[in-house]
Amino acid sequence: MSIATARSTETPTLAVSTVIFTLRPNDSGALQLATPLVRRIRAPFEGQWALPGGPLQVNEDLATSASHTLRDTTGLEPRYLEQLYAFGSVDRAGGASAERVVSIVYWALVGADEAELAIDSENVQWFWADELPRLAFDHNQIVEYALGRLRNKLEYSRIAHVFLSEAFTLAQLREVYEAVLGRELDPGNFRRMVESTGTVEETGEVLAGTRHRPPKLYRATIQAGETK
Amino acid sequence: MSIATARSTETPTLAVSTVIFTLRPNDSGALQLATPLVRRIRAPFEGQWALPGGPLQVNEDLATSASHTLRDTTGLEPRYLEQLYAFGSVDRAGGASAERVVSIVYWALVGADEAELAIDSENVQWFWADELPRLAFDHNQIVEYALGRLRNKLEYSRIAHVFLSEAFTLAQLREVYEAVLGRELDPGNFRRMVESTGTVEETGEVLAGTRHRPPKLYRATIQAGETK
DNA sequence: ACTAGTAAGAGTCCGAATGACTCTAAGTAG
DNA sequence: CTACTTAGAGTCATTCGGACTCTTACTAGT
Repeated sequence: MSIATARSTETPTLAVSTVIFTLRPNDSGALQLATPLVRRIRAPFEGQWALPGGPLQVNEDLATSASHTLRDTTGLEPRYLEQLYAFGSVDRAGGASAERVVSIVYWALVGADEAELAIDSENVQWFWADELPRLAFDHNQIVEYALGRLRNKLEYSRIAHVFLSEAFTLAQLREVYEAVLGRELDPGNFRRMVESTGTVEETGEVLAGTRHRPPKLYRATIQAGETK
Repeated sequence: MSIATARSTETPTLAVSTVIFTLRPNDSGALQLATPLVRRIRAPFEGQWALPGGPLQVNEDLATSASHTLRDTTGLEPRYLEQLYAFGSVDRAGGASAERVVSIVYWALVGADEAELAIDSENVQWFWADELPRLAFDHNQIVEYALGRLRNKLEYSRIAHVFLSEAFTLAQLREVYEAVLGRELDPGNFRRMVESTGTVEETGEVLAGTRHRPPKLYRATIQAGETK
């Protein structure tokens, strides 16, 4: 029983885009979530900021296509990449002539160190995740959705360390949690939680150069791979 | 612009399919998860069982397209529908000539009563979710993934009642949990959990016809809507 | 009509997890 | 040498969930 006969089967454009988060210190020195956006160079929404992305490439997995496009447009190579959602509503605010676009959106995390290396040009810029301008399409909602997933994932999975470098102190790891969750955490309870879950192990080193008791350095224990 | 003619390789077919679960009593009378499958009538995987689905229709939201196709192929109109994942790997086991397909997969729940009304023909049949045959594409893995999501969602969200009719006893609700989670639950603790979360309210009626103390009937309190 | 059996429904006990808090140790800046 | 700061260990109270007991309200069978 072929139902689709009467209907038009015009194939919609398939795009893959990515919400990327990193943590960088703001003016007051506290860590804050930042995300890179690219300026659109063609209609619709020409000139407005949008999530980095592009059309799905042939012979590329969805995830591969996401990271591929990401590298081309922003220079970033995220350590963590996970599919977020597929958006494909027809009533986008692109006007009557807007072509149908189905976007498969990923979300990614990059370390602050890698974020420094990325392109920061006229058409690619970093924004604070909670102070975004009005974005193209429904990208504002998509970023909000991704933020929720990040906060949620932080609590049951252990991904905070991807924001940090190889070795870190528990205070630094706690700063990451505080920045993402948006609230302060008790240092003692945080230590207890981290140590009980066995997600980090001591490197044996301590961090020198502080003006107080030197804290131990930790590294993340090897975790299972990602994507899907 | 019609892309399909010029560069058909760059525009993969976009399909929307759905994993549907319901609960029905098995031979020993216990509730068990069942899912409807349709037999493929064309290559690739002709003759094999697969998830119900079809090409994305123009001018239809993804979710609308999912429930639309579902009604056409199986006669089911699920009470709960949520996007699961977008699958689009290129190395499907379809042979060298397999066309590129990107599937946006939803998962849905239907009540046992509605499931009865659905088509159950030569080419549409119900299977126990844990005893599936070898399915087309990577649909076996997709069902497994959906099962995990269902179990997970049951614990933090309150969706168990969509399997039941309007009024139900706590024992019936507990049976749903037990069937989905695959383990027995303590009746007392289950009652405490349900009553503390305020997801149900008494109807004032009791269920007659039991051969013991008649249990109270409950209904689900109004919850927030779904999809996305 | 009485007894045995069954499940509803209320309640107790205990251990694990978590938030709030205190206290000591180990370093640096002056 | 002193004052200050944070690391890191530890305490206390509350909450939550699993395992369990006990009573109550009904039906089936003699």
